[in-house]
Amino acid sequence: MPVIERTGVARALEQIASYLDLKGENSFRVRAFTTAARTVEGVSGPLAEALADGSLAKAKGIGPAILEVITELVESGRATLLDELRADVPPGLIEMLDISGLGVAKVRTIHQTLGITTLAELEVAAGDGRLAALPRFGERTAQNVLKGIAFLREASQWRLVHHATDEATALAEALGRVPHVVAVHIAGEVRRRMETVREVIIVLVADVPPEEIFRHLASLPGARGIAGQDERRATLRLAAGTAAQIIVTPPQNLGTVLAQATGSDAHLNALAAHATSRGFTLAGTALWEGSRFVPTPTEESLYHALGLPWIPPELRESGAEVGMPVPRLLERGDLRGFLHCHTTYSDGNNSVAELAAVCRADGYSYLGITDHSRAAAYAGGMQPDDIRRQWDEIDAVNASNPGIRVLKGIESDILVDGSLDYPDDILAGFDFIIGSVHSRFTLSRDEMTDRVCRAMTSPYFTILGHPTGRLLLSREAYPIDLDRVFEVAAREKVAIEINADPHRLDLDWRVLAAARAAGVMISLGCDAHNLAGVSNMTWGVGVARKGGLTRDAVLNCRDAEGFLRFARARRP
DNA sequence: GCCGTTTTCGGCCCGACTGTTTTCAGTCG
Repeated sequence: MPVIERTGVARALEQIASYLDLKGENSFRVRAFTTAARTVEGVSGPLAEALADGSLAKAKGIGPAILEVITELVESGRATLLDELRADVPPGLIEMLDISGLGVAKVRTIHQTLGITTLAELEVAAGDGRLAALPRFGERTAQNVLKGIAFLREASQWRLVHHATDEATALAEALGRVPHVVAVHIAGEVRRRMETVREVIIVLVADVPPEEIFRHLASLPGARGIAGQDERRATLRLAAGTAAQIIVTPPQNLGTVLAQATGSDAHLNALAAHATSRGFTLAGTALWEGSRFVPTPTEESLYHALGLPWIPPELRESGAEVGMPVPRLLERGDLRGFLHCHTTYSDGNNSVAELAAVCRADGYSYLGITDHSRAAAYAGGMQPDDIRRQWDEIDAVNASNPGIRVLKGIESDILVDGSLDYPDDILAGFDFIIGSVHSRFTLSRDEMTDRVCRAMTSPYFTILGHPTGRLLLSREAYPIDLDRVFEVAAREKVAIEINADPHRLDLDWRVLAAARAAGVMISLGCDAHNLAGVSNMTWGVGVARKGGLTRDAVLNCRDAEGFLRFARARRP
């Protein structure tokens, strides 16, 4: 197991950028580290490989100085530059930058005039009036800071699913190499494919008593020691500052232990009640029928003993799923089209041809390119001239027999009045259009709902992108009446996106049933900005499965012609 | 710090909103 993988390296580079920024360093040097972080994040495959074969050294935005930092991080898990910066600038200031509304300038003012170095001190100052009294601060800023700190405190207990999954997978591999471990299963929220994860839980089958396994835990790579243990469970502290629960079971009740470790609590309660109604007792780590021990070596044997079909972990949430028929849930292989990605024409890192090659290798039969529109100036949104150049390029790629069909799309900003970002004669030239809100998040709920609903009435509108604008653990959704959005989308025959970027996962799986009941078609979009982003589809599929979606509910399970028919159906 | 040459250093993304002011600095996407 490598000491640190690309998300860890990217995070370290971002931190270096923040520290340099707070120190008042040249802003272009700061930006160099930020872009390098994004480049690293976009590397497909192991970072050590990209270092060894020289491809990282050749990547845009990676020069000799940053390459040296990355090499040090990959080889030792540390960076001298970062260590020096940490000694120089209080780390609490970096945390303050995550509060929406606080940037480098304001954090520096807070530090220099009030001598504040931690979030806790900042919270006190925001409460007692000292913060509001600073120049160009005010009562509203103080309130926002208090809200921001509360949000951060809550968010700090959670990790995004892709980080948690990386962590769980690496740990599971290491545990698989411990002597006498017979099988390793990832359980908990990661297995249920929750969008955020509080605790990594792993179940081990061993042919020796648990304490013999536990003796090896502290010496695993990335482990920082044991936080606590009983006769069958241990909590392992990890270098990343997180913890993982390790549960050891003999093989004869693996099924019950795995189900218990997977949760959710509501599902287990419903399962236990169902067991009781059938004369069983589901208690702790085993299933009993009266005083007879019922072996459950697999989860299937547990569910079947209770007269139930095996329930996929993604569906084990409210408890209402117990006793219901299990649908054949969407699988990654059902998706024919890859939608929503950005190229170098706006803020993506790769070309049309590069994305086409990766999507083809992933088994897609068509790919919809959707760069930003011109209102998204910060992201290099496309001017009409760029659009024509890109169309020519797409035509050329299609003419070169790439083994995949490339469609001309756009992610058009939904402007504040609900209009799209180009006149109809330009919109008409695209094969399909994703409409998204990227500005003016602070409208009232009614105004935002009107804005989005009005946009969907355009005959060129195909898919509503990331419908609530949330960024998991960092930004709340903007207020919007989703029921009304669903109603209008169904009426206008517009699809709504599940954005598969693990920072978004928007729509939320909890509202998918309502969307389907309203008659809304769902589209899975990756929002890829680089080649690694193509594999984010797995998180979107997780959301779709949690929402109980089957393949006929998903627009890009259709072939290219079927997809285009949907997109063209409302055009004049 | 990186890039792209004009092979040695100048240029690098910006428009609009927010909260503070009463003209604009700072933040955001």
